[in-house]
Amino acid sequence: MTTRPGAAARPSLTERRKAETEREIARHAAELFSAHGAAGVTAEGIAQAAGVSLRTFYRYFRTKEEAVTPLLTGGVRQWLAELAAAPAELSVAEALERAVRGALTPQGPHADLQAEALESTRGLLRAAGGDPALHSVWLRVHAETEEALVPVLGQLSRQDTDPLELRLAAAAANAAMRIAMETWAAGEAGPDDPARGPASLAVRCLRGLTAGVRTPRA
Amino acid sequence: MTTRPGAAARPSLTERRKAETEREIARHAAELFSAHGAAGVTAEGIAQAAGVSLRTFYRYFRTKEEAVTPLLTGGVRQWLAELAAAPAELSVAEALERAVRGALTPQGPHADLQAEALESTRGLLRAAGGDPALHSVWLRVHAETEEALVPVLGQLSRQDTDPLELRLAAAAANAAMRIAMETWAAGEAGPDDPARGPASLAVRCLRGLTAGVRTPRA
DNA sequence: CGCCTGGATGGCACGTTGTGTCATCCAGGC
DNA sequence: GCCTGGATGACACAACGTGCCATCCAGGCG
Repeated sequence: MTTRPGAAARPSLTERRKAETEREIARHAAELFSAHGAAGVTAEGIAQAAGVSLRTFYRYFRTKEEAVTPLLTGGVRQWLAELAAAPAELSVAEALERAVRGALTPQGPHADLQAEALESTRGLLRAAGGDPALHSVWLRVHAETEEALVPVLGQLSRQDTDPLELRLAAAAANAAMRIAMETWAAGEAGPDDPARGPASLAVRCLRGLTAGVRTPRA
Repeated sequence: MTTRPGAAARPSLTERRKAETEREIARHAAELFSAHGAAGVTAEGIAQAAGVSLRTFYRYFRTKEEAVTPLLTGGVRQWLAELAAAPAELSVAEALERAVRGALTPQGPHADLQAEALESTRGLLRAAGGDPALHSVWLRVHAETEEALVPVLGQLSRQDTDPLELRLAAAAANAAMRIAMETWAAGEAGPDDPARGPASLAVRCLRGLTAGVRTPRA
């Protein structure tokens, strides 16, 4: 709890260590899940690999499977951030496209980290196919994303937009993102493939929704 | 008890008993969850209320929370069934609307059962708000619905429809159904309210998606 | 510098979850 | 009546997740 006015210069040493251990746990959890399946890994195994006690593990994450959420939410956070910072003259659809490209295309100083996060996401999605509990984490992440998307879209839309319609738009945009990731994870393309990468797929999904949902004829 | 001659029971006695106990477990689970929250109920408690052993409980359901899935999937099953039986001359949007009305409007010989299922769904959704594990069940049910929706929509669409687009349409239709239920559960209207009932809301959601997602301007 | 306080951690105990295994019981067919 | 497959119950057990307390360390105070 920092009640400091102004931008905090540096998170205290303790804070940094906490963030570091959380990330460490998440990394090992994802690696173990991808290798042996979530059912084949114990919480104690993750804790040992991360160098913490079992008790500490459960102070960071409520369940064994949720340990991977930091890796899954990384791209989403950036997506929301870019979307919230979109210029006002863009249409909602354009803003969504740009933000998606920015969030799913490994670029900038953290390109390596982003590509790594995408790869581990793919590994987790594949492991989630055979593991209901792990799959639920994926669903939960997107449920929270959908919720977080509502006020952001509200900011980008006319102020008299029907709240229900706003929520539907959030669900649709989120579904596009989710399905793009799932489709990409099922394939072979690398995270920076210009044609079959996640960014390209996500844009296709967004356009498919805004154009094609009002399905033509029977 | 002796089987009644005449009124032919196609499924054997054993089969009927299994279906009965499953339903019994689900009913008691939903009731207990709605009353005390999922976290405040033990699997043993549900088993005792349903009159089975704990071991038997876990033969029917993999987890404590999944015990309520039969109640949540009831409406969905009917939705898919009606959709699959839609006349070919209807557009996809019209078919979706009709099927939704049929599935969410208590009617016919089982109107009471349907209304009861809707009510328990509402209770469960409210309990799920404060319980991640229970909420995950809701999400999982809809994830499976989305998957099941793909081939059904494929049947209603042109045969050269892009599979990705099909999947997006399934996700959108499913999201409309889900959000309608969540919105209804958060309100006060009864299950057969003609204006604010689930059926009416679902139709509004479907139309909002097919018309409004291609959101206009900022 | 030594003291103290708050927060993070580890160890332990415990109730609960979920599964493997075996014995029992009953419906349905010979 | 007998037999058999499937459903159930009882027990044991690993793993999950939490409450509780002792310990340790960063950072502020005299």
